[in-house]
Amino acid sequence: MSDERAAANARTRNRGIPDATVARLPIYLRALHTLADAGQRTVSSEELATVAGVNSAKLRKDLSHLGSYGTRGVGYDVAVLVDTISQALGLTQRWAVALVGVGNLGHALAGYAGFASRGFRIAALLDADPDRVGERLHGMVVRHIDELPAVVAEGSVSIGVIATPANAAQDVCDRLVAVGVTSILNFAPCVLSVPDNVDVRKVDLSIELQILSFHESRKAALTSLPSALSDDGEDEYDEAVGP
Amino acid sequence: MSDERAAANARTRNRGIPDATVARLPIYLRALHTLADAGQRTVSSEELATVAGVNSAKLRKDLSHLGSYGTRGVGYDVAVLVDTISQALGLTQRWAVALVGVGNLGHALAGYAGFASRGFRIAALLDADPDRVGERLHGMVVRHIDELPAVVAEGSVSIGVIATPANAAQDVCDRLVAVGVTSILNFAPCVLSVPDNVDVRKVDLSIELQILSFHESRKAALTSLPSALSDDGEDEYDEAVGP
DNA sequence: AGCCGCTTGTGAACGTTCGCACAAAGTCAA
DNA sequence: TTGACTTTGTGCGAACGTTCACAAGCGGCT
Repeated sequence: MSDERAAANARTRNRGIPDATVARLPIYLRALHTLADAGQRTVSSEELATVAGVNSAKLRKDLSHLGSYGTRGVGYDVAVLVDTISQALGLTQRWAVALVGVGNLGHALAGYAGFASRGFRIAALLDADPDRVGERLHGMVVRHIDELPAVVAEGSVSIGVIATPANAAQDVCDRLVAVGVTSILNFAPCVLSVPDNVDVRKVDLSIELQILSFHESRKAALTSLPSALSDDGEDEYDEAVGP
Repeated sequence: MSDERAAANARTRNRGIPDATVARLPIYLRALHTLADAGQRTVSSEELATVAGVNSAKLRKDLSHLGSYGTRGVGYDVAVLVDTISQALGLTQRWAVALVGVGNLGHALAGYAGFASRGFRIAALLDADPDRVGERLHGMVVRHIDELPAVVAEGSVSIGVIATPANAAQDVCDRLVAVGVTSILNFAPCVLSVPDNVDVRKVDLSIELQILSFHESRKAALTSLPSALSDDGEDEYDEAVGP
């Protein structure tokens, strides 16, 4: 019964690295690559934090979670940090990815340079539409979704990307899970249900726009008021609670 | 000092919807549309929560923030809830969006149905590449980025979408800000710096994959161990509450 | 009318995340 | 070696987010 608590603890403790930190590591990694390309050898938490757009204390705490030690008085060695973060994220191996759905978005994803540059290899393009099967795309041939088991067996695929319409997404998801895929990136605008051992992350373009819409309409409401706030639109990150 | 409660109340009651809630409202909205299309008139928090993939208590608390009242013993009126959430998100007006960058991703975004269906209108497609200017795309003609001021003046654009390469993103961003755009959705893999009154949201495809990579390598490490965890990693959305 | 079962709305406990502030630990110059 | 200076790593309190649990309220059945 009390295992719920234990499970939650185990998750947090075992994993060691907090989710919020994991979500930021790729940002640091990109910033570090930029710095490395510019020839910079070491970087302070302050500088890296500025480039990455975060607070420097947060950055240092994040890095402390993965045991990477900088040098006090100097900063972090860029190359070492790149290695450490890559290791933590599991990017030292090349993951094989199966991309399902070769519509507009699928086309864009197939050609997205950011995948290859971070160690992801698109192992196969799949689609259910017979008209699309056989099409050449970025040096690969689109195969039929029924070939999924073969594809996975060939290339030890463990990550699937779903770029199908919403009504096909759950079916594709089930097929992916059935052949052993345990991580799924879902671009379809729907909620997927999966077994506990499968991770799903969702990217929804229209949701992001709707969130912007919220903030935008709030800004519009504020500017229409004569003098609600003082000199600035500073309103949500700071509440004027006296110390 | 004792105003803590009062301050929290004021913020909550006023219009201060927590960010985490705002981020979920679009999900509820989509689920509600699905239910409405299926002809359902009312919905309980339990049912809606299941469809949306969240905890029902969280759903109720979220909804309570926007003052929408359900009926105890019955649930929420689907139509009323759609209206209330749409209102809260500012989706009762049609926002005009300028899409900058008509590469692979830009093409996909221009054709993305999810925009129009939620009240967003793509007012213009823009690109810096003269070869792309003039191209017809989903019923629109690609215009040069230099026409941005005219575009904004024509259609009162207040939201910009950046789908350019990373090295062009900050420049495009500055131009957007200069002509009065106050909300930006950034698909370029870089951090944008903007004035305080401008909101930026970032969508980064490779970051999501890297986060999956982290969990995936974590899982791989676990399965190679003999018996680290018991039978299960009970995680998310399910209440193990006894009957 | 009165009771019963269902569902909402929310107080309270808990867990997570954030950012300040500072001691510890290093470099560099003389 | 010593001392001034820089930067890391972290303890701590506050803010935020999540979940439980239950009183309050509503509809329907008898």
